[in-house]
Amino acid sequence: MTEPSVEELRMLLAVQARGSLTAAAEELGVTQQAVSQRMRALERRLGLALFARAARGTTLTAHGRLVADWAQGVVDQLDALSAAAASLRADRQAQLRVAASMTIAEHLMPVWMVSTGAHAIDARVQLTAVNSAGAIDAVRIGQVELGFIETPDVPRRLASRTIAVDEVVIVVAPGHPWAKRRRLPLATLARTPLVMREAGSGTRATVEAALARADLSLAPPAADVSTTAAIRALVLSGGGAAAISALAARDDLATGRLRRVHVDAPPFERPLTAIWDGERVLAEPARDFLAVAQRMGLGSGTGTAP
Amino acid sequence: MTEPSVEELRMLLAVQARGSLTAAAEELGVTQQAVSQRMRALERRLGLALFARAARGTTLTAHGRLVADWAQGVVDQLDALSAAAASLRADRQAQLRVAASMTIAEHLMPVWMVSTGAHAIDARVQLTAVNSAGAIDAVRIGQVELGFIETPDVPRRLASRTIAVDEVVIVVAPGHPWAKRRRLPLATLARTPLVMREAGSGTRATVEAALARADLSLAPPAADVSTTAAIRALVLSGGGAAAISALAARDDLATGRLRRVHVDAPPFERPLTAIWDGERVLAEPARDFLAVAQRMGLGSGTGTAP
DNA sequence: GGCGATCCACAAGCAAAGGTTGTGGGAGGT
DNA sequence: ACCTCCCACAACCTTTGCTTGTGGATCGCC
Repeated sequence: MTEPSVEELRMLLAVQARGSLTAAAEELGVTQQAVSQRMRALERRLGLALFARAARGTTLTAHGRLVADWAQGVVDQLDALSAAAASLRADRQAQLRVAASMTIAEHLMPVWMVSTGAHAIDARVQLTAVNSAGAIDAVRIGQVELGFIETPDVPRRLASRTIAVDEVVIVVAPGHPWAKRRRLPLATLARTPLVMREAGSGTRATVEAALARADLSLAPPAADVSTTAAIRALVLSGGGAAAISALAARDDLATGRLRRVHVDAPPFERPLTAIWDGERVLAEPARDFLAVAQRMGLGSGTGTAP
Repeated sequence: MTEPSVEELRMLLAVQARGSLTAAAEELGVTQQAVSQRMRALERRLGLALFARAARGTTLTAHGRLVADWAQGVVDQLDALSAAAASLRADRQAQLRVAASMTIAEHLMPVWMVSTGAHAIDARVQLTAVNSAGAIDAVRIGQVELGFIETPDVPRRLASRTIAVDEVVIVVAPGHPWAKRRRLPLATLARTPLVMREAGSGTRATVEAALARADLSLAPPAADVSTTAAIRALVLSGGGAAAISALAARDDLATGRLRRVHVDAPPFERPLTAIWDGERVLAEPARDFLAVAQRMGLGSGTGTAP
């Protein structure tokens, strides 16, 4: 059975919003017949009666409303991808250039971009994904107006504001022995090789700093990997425990693919900080964007607002 | 500019996982040329260089990895939709029939379905979405083996187990005056008409019960609406404040479309409870499914584990 | 340095999915 | 009973995406 396409999901949502196939067709800029055809095909594919068709219009059945709500999640994700990808594209003269560390670019920028789009901040944002050091440099040389870093050391000469506090969490596959433990001693963690991102990424530094505060040092990592997908694959295939950003783990924890291990120690926290050139006045688009970032922080999920 | 299709995103993920266009093509059951063509089209559409093509294979650029991680979110959502929709389809003799209240069916079943799929519980689940009373009846008459309800009254004769605690939250649009307030007095809430789901849905009962404990009663609702989309539309268009499940609000809070208002009172909580016929022994698939539900609870996001 | 293997890209042909125009039928409101 | 609005059926057509066939580049190995 083939899966529903995003166009079909968008059509479904349009029908729900407008209350008839004809109105939905108008909204989407196609003919009524096209909508009728496609929605019928969607029902056939899913094997569900989604629509209650009547002379006054078409409403959704209970099943239809369920599917529509799930569809909303899909299109929201896709819209976030589109918005974020657009901000990565450099072929357009942007009114605001931003350099963000990987974690922030990956997990927060999509949300921020959708938000700026929705609230019509009059700025086209151009995003560059770098590491924290790169973001600092980019701000220093004036290549970007705004930077976002995930290391605690706030460089001199640059103005900064902490946006949120990220947490590095320990995750394992559901079958892993640690998955059942309520609290893992810090010493046990210290002597266990972990899967984590490459050295530069700040994740390791955060864990090492936390261990150092308890006079412990970190075992050599089990693996240095450079992509979230690789970490996921490793951990899921029984590759042991991984230390990753709570932001990166969030979806996998929500869907049960990964389990969080609570370590018997203070949280491994690190600030997410916005930086800019303190000797210049921040332009309008930058100020607006900073406000959005500050307001939304990590979103509702994990972590702690400042 | 047209948006990327899910097929393209799946292809991108396959290339990332396998390390070459050729290998990805094999995995997807198409020719290498098809992948090459489509990925080139994807790059053109997004205006980004996603791939580093070499004689040894193709890896993703930094941009490519970012887009791939975002793409993972999209396909995960779509897979959840597919799995949940499959469980709604009744045309297949299911080994486990479940009746769930709307909130649970809408927000938790997709996650649970994906999880049972992944962990290969050998049960095809057939889901019926009803209200809490309907779920109780369905279990009583033996129409389903397992029910999930969101009301505190645990009926006699039925065995039950609390899966998680859901919370009803008050949300407003970002521009609403309440959005800025740190704590809203309960009395203010009580005399403000709220947007909420229709009477049967349990949401109103939960709020009313909480107010009753403070000797307050609820103002007549501003509107009774039956779909999440309608609530969202109302609130966003300045329609005031809404009372909805934290599960339903979660994504909108995360993306900043809605803002939560913290009420100066204990949380409006209600248990999410699994029920089954206490006089029968629970069959294997039902026990397994119950274990999944119990283990995952609300996922990582909102609410409190039992 | 030549040779084979591997991987990716270009080009032409083809099948299918999706959209359009044209038309018919049913249910409400007047 | 009529008009209006909305949805479905049918034939045609355009576009999209896949296939087969082929060429060119890079790496590893003798």
